Amino acid sequence: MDAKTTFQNEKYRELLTLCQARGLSLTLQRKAILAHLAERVDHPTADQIFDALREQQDGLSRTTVYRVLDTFVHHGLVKKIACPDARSHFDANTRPHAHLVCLGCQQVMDGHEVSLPALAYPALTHDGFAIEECSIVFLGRCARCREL
Amino acid sequence: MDAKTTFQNEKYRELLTLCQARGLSLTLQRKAILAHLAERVDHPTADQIFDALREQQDGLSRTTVYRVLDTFVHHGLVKKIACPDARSHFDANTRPHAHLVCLGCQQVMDGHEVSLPALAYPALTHDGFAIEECSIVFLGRCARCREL
DNA sequence: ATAATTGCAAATAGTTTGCACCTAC
DNA sequence: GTAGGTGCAAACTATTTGCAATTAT
Repeated sequence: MDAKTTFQNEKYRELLTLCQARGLSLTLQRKAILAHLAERVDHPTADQIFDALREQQDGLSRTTVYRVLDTFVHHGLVKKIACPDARSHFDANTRPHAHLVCLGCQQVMDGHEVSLPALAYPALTHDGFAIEECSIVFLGRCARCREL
Repeated sequence: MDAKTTFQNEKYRELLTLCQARGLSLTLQRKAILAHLAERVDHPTADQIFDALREQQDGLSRTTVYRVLDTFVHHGLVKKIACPDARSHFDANTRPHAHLVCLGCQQVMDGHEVSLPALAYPALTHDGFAIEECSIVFLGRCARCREL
């Protein structure tokens, strides 16, 4: 078992623990989705998750994938990412970080090299807008798409 | 005529000029949409623009609004904003600036008070991703929605 | 046992497309 | 006159909902 696999197992266990802590039943479907999110380095859409799991998890329904992800987002296990491709992408890393979105293949990756700035912003703007969260997305083209 | 109206006229004329410079025909529909975008302070969706214009612009079709906006985006007159509400919002201000998105009413506004940081990011990451653009969005609740 | 969760089918929301007609230049 | 633009209807994609059957605790 290499370092990466170990990390994925840790991430998966962490998610399972969070799930139970929130009183959510650990169904086969939920475990499969959490395991899948823990092992992916990109941030898939609901449909991409469904397509990846439908083989190994026979009888899995698309509806369930959407519903499970929604539940996870509401309980803070997973974050929904807004993208220009109009499909929601999901990220099991809930710590604030920037994303790279490829305009060619629509893939969403983590922006490890992008230093998150000390953004100067007020908690409440003068017109009464209360800021809760900040999303930083870099749009561009991934290596593969640049070659085409 | 007050200062605001003057500014809107300027913005509208600027957009008309850009339109012509790109060789785009100045149809009634395109002019109506540009004028509407120039006078709005928020960033509406295609449907919101359609609803606002269908009365004054009789016979206007929703399809045309979508198609015209798409053309404008391709020619760089207007920017498409990705939002958590899964609908595209449009902004006639193409200079880089942050947005405030209300999680209550889904309205998108300019983040005038948010100082855009000197983001430390490479033009090309080590894994070959070429960054073209940066989107900074603050999620929260507007004054109206906080009262409810 | 029972409350939560799932799968199916059908509905909905946002957006796009094919094609015949129309209009800006 | 003609290339480009528009409107209609229909298609399409992503997502949600109602409800009966199933499963985790």
